[in-house]
Amino acid sequence: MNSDFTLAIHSLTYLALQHDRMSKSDAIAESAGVHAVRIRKVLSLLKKHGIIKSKEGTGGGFIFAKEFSEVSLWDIYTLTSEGALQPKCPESNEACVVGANMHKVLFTIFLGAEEHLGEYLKQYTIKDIVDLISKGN
Amino acid sequence: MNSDFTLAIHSLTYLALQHDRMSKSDAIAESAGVHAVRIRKVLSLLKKHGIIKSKEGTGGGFIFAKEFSEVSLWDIYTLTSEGALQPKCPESNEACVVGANMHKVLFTIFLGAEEHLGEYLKQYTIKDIVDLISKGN
DNA sequence: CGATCTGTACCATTTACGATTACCGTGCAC
DNA sequence: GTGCACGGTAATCGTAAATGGTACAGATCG
Repeated sequence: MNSDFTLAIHSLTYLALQHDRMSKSDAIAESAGVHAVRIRKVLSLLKKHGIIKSKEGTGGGFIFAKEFSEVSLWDIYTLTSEGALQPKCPESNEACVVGANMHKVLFTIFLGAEEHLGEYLKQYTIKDIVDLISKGN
Repeated sequence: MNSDFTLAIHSLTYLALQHDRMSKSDAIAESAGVHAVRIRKVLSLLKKHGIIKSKEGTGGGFIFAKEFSEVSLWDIYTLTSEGALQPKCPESNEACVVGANMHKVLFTIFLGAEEHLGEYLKQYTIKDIVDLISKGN
């Protein structure tokens, strides 16, 4: 799976622990071990969906816009990685019974799989992650 | 997800429909739209785990070694793609509370997710796939 | 032996990902 | 206003992973 998901979770957890002030992309980037531009890209997406707010200029940065317990891992997954479960099929031979229908069959099955995964990921919110991090587990 | 999974399912379905004779990697490759060598690589893995048999030389090829209903998609997933769900984390900053613990937390959560996915994929066997393909859905 | 297959090692090519740079627009301080 | 400190975004480049493809050894059969 894409690491955008990881970065988003990481950033949100960071913001949650700094909930009373703005955090700069530089600081988050240093914590996550990636370049600040990537953090801005990912967080820009989260901002578009109202999960966080941002402010430009001196004293600016990112800050949470919701309750931590309102944002689930599934929310983040759909924003950053939807469809990632879907296996890539090379274009198979339409002249063959197997080739002609395989794609459709697998697509349907994995649509169900992603839905199933959703039910699992909905159990976890950013608040849960923060608690786990704080406990050191 | 890895396309090895797709190729394995495709090949097995092909073999299932040709259950009374050996199939050459060339024929399967043509159906799947990939190079024959890749088919051999993937099928060589399935052979090692006793799902199919192979035979070299004239008149050789691949053939199913089990009942179609005994092989589930989860079996194939574990062979070809185990761990694929696990999101890649860049090495984050150990000096930061978030960075130091994020990996462990996410790892645990996704271990659960893969287990959850397993329960879903176990529902489907190669026989089911064959049936769906035959119905054209 | 010679034809036909799988089994693999190996290299070439393509693709995906991420790092990095560069530059713009915005907001604050003075 | 000017200058600095931010996020927003596009463009470029390097690199690793996925895939395509070649070559050849080993097995099997007639």
